[in-house]
Amino acid sequence: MGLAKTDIFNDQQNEIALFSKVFGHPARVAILQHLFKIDACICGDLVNEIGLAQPTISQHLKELKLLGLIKGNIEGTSVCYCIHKENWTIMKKVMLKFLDQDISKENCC
Amino acid sequence: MGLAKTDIFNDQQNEIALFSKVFGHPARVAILQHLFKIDACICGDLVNEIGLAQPTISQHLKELKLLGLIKGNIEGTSVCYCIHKENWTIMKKVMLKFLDQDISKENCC
DNA sequence: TCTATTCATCGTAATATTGCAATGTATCAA
DNA sequence: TTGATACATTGCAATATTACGATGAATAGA
Repeated sequence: MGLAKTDIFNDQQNEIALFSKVFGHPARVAILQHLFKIDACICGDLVNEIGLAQPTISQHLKELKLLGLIKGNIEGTSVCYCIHKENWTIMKKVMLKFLDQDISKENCC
Repeated sequence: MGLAKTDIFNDQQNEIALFSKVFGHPARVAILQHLFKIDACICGDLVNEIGLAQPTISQHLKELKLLGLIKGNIEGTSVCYCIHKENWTIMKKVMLKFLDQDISKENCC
């Protein structure tokens, strides 16, 4: 099948899964970390920074943009990418709520 | 290819990707949320709780156990599952470091 | 022992993901 | 206009993921 049965889960669960899925590839993690490190729009460079071919990077950027985690502003022949800070904060809230669930101290098994 | 080139990324990036990947399916998110809600070992039940067939749930549980996020203790004919709290805390630290990167206030584009 | 129950594993079909060569599109500079 | 540059898109091959029926292994109770 290869197709997740999203209809039997609630919106929050599907949202967490969607965000997580995009972080589920080291190249996308590396791209985001680089954008954070620069903390500015970066034009080009990503292909040299990460060791993957240009179409591959372009595809990963597309997925990040689709989820709204990065912005891409066209500037002449190049495109400047940066973190979409508002959306990143929103995503963070969703993920933190999931990761930070209350755990009682005592172990059960 | 379908194969991520993990060798060109560092350990931290690959670790974040691995954890994220396991959260990248709503069924596994739902399983974890249920285990947190119960906050105890739960024997069986997960198949009824989540709306997927038994082999499918078993497969998802296997992946969660493989990453160390849950424990499975055999108890007679059934198996009791619960969150592996120590490992969850470790995972949380890794993910928080990634999600909580410092963002300057000013926008760049 | 026999049977029911619970869960894991195997095998398989359908679909998704990853990566890149080839190509397309848009802009700038000469 | 022409060529160069930067990036997106297309098409395809290799592999991964998801889901489940069928089956296997282990245990409890009759």
